[in-house]
Amino acid sequence: MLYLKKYFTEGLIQFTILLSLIGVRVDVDSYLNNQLPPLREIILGPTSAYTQTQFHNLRNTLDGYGIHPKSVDLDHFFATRRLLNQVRSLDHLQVPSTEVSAWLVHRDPETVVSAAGQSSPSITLDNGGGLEDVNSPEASTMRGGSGTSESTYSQGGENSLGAVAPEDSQEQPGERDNNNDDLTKEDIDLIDILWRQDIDLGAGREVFNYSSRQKESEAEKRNEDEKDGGEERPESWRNGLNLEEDQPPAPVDGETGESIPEQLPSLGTQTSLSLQECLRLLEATFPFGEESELQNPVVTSELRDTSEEAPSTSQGLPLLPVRPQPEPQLDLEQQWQDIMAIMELQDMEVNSTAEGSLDSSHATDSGGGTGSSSSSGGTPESSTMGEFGLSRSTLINQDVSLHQASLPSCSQDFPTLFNPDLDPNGTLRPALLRLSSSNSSNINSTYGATNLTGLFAPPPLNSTTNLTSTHTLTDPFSSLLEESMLDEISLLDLAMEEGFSQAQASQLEDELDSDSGLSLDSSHSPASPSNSETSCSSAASSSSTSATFSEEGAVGYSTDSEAASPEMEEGAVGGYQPEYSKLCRMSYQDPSQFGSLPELDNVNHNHTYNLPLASSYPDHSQLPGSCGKKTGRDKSLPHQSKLQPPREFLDKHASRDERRARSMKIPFSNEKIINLPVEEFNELLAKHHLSEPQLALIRDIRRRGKNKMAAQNCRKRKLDTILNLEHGVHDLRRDKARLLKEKMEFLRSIRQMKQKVQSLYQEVFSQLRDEHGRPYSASDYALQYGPDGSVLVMPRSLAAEQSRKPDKKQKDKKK
DNA sequence: GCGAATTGTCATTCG
DNA sequence: GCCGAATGACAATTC
Repeated sequence: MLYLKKYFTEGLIQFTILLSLIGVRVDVDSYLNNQLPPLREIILGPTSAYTQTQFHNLRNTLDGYGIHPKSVDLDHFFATRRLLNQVRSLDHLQVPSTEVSAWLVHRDPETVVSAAGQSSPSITLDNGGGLEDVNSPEASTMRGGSGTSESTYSQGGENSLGAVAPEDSQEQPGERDNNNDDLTKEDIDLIDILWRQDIDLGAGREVFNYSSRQKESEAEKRNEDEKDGGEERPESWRNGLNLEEDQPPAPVDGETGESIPEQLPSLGTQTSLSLQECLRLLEATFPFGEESELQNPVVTSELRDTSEEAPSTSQGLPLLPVRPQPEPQLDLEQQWQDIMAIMELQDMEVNSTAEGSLDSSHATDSGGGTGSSSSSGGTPESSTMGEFGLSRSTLINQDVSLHQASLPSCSQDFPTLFNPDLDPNGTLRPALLRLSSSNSSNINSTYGATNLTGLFAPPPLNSTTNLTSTHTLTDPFSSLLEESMLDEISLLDLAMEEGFSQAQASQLEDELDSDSGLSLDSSHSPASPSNSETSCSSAASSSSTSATFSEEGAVGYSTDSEAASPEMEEGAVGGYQPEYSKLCRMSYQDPSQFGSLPELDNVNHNHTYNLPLASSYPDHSQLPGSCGKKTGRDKSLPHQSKLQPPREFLDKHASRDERRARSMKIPFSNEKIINLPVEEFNELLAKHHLSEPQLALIRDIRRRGKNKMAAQNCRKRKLDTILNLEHGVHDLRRDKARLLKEKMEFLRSIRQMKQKVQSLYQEVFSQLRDEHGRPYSASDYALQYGPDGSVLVMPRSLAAEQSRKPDKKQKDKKK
């Protein structure tokens, strides 16, 4: 079945071609639409074939209006198409394609050899040549006659496509080696079939490379043969047409050395047609890479050369190796990621690189003619033509890829844009507004080899590179950048005014991390006064230790000191020693002893109101060593000297109330007097028959004691409140510093992003080309970003008007 | 001896 | 009205 179909279609194609050659217009597309790509595309050759969208659309119609490639109105058709493309391109961001001419100029014989050997340009050339010949025999004759000097678009296209034109072959005689001999026709056919299947399935590029290599090798071989035989292109093309005759043997044509027919089995025996078809399919399948693949070797070599001389973004872009990219979109993503990663590192290099690229681009443009002499020779014009032709194919792919990457909706425009290239006159017709960002490889090179930082900067007026990138920022980005910078500056000023410079903020943060300068450990301070109270109360009531606080430490908070009361009573009764309370209290001032008491950690100073009163614990063993603090008035007491060492010592440190109570022979301790509940206290008083002075003293002691504890608690709460407030202030300051720091970081990131956008803008704009292939003036044109994500190239005046309108609207809204 | 800090006390208020 | 807590004010004490 496959063969039957193949032969059938091939026969039709051949027949159609023959008819077309003799001037009979036959539209086979209508018959072969479903099975084969439109014949028109085949006839149109590489140009149309390079368009991926065409591959999908199969019909290269102009808004439903189809035109036969050989129609007399072809010029009109192309003109109309070009105009339409221009109109369409207005609402799409088009990446200008880099010009291949530079590579041709710089390529070294070695590189050329490698390129020729690896790339599949020869195939393309065959196609292009065939097409052109078919379309305009005159052109073909011109080529043949002009030979090297004439660098028509077709030639350029062929060259650019990597096709090896006879002239090229002549120009570059020994460069191409034929690798084709190894493969038989069946193998090639099988490969081609598989390749086409893969294409339908989104074939990998490797297959294409392989076939392209074969084609290339064949083309090279043919070129060599041509060199030897001096055969003109028309002949070769005819040979291609007549390949069917050669197919059975499938050997290389003696004259042209074309083994091409063998390579195009799927389409049929037709060499040229099959080649074109293959190319078309390949191009459609590999919008990015086909051209680049073909040209990559040269490109890479060129890259090296150019990079050494002057790293130019423009050159770098085209040079980008597309081959390694199996999937364009994925590659783009990866490229973008890489770009983003690299951008920061290369930000500083953008300007210099842009200039270098500009220079190189100029060299390419001007020198391209000279350098391209090998391929097209002739004047710079012609070389440029050829360059365009070369770049065309690449450009198309590039456009597609780039377009897909950033502007999905624009994909359809590329085919249309591409058609102008097919102008039979051989003049290269770049799309009016085209973002020909070189091919994917270009992107790679741009981002990888060269700086991406230059992207989005408006291109220099007449240069494809970013000569004036730095100072010719487009309005949108420059304005944004300025605003951001101003904002940042203002923020910085504000921060400075507030005394929060970045360094200060960080310093403050460090300071805040540390403990407050207060003697009290803020970290241990209760969260709130209430907490402190609760902690105190809990501590007082929680354990026996709380009993030690019964007099002062637990002050007021502990109501359950009753457990200790019996002992206290006994102690008081058995021998009231007020000294102990004070002494023990002082002994508790030892921080080590309070370490286990969290609630006491808050107080590191000399305040004793939290300390337990030793009077409740007449543990004499604790007395001696630690008391010495109380002096002064206690020492002055005369009777203390009479006391024995413990009593004397205790008496020294006894409080006034304690001394009074002792002097008044109060039978119980002050602690009990103070801390006992009212009922118990009343009971206690009732148990003992006390005189009025004693009762009054006891009540005063209780009152003062309670008031003292209350005062201590009050002070403590007050202190805690202060500490909490201080802590809150610290927290707020730290938060402020952190926020300020984050703000700085955000501003910095915004600035970096704006720089990146600026560079991208410059890069894109620098690659824009008008219909004449000239770069747009950054002073006259600017990229305008639509709300829907589209990017348009429009005059600055118009862009300014549009930008004013929204502002007015906003103002109106505000009003 | 002075000043600051600490502590105790008083008076008052409030719940 | 009493009690206890809280608090301001003052004084005494300590360093």
